[in-house]
Amino acid sequence: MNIGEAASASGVSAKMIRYYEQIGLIPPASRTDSGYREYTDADVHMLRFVRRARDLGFPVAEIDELLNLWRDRSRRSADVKKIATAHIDSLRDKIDGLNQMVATLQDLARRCSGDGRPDCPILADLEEATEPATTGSPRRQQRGLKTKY
Amino acid sequence: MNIGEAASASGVSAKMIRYYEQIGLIPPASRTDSGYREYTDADVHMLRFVRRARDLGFPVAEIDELLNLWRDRSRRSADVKKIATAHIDSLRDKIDGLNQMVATLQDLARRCSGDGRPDCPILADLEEATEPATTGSPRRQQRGLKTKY
DNA sequence: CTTGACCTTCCAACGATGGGAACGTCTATC
DNA sequence: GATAGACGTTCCCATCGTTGGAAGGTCAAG
Repeated sequence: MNIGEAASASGVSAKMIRYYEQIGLIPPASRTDSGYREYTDADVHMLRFVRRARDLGFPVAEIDELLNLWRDRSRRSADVKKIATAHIDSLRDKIDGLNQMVATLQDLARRCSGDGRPDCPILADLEEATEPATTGSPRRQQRGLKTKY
Repeated sequence: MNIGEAASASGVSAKMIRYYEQIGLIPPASRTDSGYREYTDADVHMLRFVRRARDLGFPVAEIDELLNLWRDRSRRSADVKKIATAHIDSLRDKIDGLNQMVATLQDLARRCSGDGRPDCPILADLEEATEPATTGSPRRQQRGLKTKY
């Protein structure tokens, strides 16, 4: 099957399949005479493995290790588990950081009247040290950024 | 003061100060005759605002809005609060996604013996549909990726 | 044989940050 | 005043995973 079929069968976009091949996460696909990549059911199987691992937040480098273990019939499940638990830890770290942000923001938002008045604990917090007004000559700021987000 | 001093006073690296100027988040600094950027205490104050907002996870586009509100003495705190709560929501979405990953992974890891045996529910899950072995001729995979992560 | 849907490669962008090269400037010491 | 070294400047590149597009070749159906 060609890359488009493999893509829809695996849930990995054709773009990403080429990318994964390029960085060496998956082996180079064989080619037809005209240069089209060809995929087998086993390839799709592997791509779905990759997809699922990405959905679970594994970075590509770890997926590479997982793939190697997957292919290794004499693997030790301990090795797999080690990768997984390390990943869990890094997810937890990320979550902790985000929770910290939410906690702070929620406290600030709760204390913000959220009406027509300008006073706002959120801005006050961002300002932090509450320095007494401005010194020096402030420059004017144009509206909007120069690049779009 | 020059960019290095402003950087250490604000906690924003010189690199990032130049970047923020380039994308228009902060106004262009005035220059000395020799081309060095000059910063006032008010500029440092603004940079600290940006820094704190980044620490709270606000994307640059939202910091731009927050800065405009900060400068606007006739702002409505409701507008500030709206940005903050929207950001809280997006953080929550991210956290939910990560928690989902952790939950799944933790369940899989719990069920993984983590010893010398090859059987592993983690790999089984990644494989998902548990198709009966491979069809076709699998290609061999070289060890390691072509790019480093 | 044309049309349209696919494939190919290459290049760029995203968001925020860091690293470094090549080159100019400031300051302290000799 | 010369020189060293700590700073500044601009410009380009890399990250990480993914998407988009351009320019061109291929395939299958009408």
